[in-house]
Formats: sequence, structure tokens, C-alpha cells
Amino acid sequence: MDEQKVYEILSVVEEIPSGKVATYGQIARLTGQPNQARLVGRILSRADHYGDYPCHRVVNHAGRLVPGWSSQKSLLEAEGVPMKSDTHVAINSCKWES
DNA sequence: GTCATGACTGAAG
DNA sequence: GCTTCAGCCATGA
Repeated sequence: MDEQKVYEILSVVEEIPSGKVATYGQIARLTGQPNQARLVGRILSRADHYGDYPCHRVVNHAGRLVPGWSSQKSLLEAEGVPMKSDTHVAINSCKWES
């Protein structure tokens, strides 16, 4: 894995303002590769290997939270992100527009 | 080298 | 809302 790409993605994640969320596909597009959403997810799952980033502000295209990551909901609520349900954020209200 | 897996996406039922 | 199917690609066995 090219670290250049990793930091490029992480730097975008870092720009997500508090109270907003972004999707994997959106980040992939911002880094110039619309078909690499999966890579973004991979990198974030191992983000601790590269540094500390607000990866909880990144959700899938439907606003669904990461399965098995129980603390993500709490982290988002703490930043004022509106929750639609236990497993989804109100993506329509807090979607990050760059 | 091959195969299965996964924090994804979009279309379709 | 849900699942299934078909693309995408890096990682680990």
C-alpha cells in the first residue's frame, strides 16, 4: 500500500468538520478515485496504524454505522451529529459538502 | 500465484 | 427499510 495515498485519504477525513459526516465514496472521489471506496474503509479500519483520525465521521453511502463498532454512535452524538436510529445517522441533515 | 474476505457502491427485486 | 448480484481492490492464509 502506497503511504502517499493513505495520507491523502486521511487528510481528507481530517477536514470533515465536527457535526458532519462523509461517505467512503465521497472521500474516494475527493482523492481522485471514485471506485476505491472499499480502500478507504480498509485504511480507516487500520487508521490507528498511521495515526489518529476522526474515522467515526465516515459512514457508508446510506449513513449506516459500522457493524460491530459500538462506540461510533456515541462518538458521533458527542459531536452533535443527528442520529436517525441506533444504526444510522441522519445523513440527509449532516452530510458533509466540500 | 490463487482464493476468500471485507468499516463499499449502485441497481434491482 | 432489507437482500442479492456484480464490480472494485488490498490483505492474509
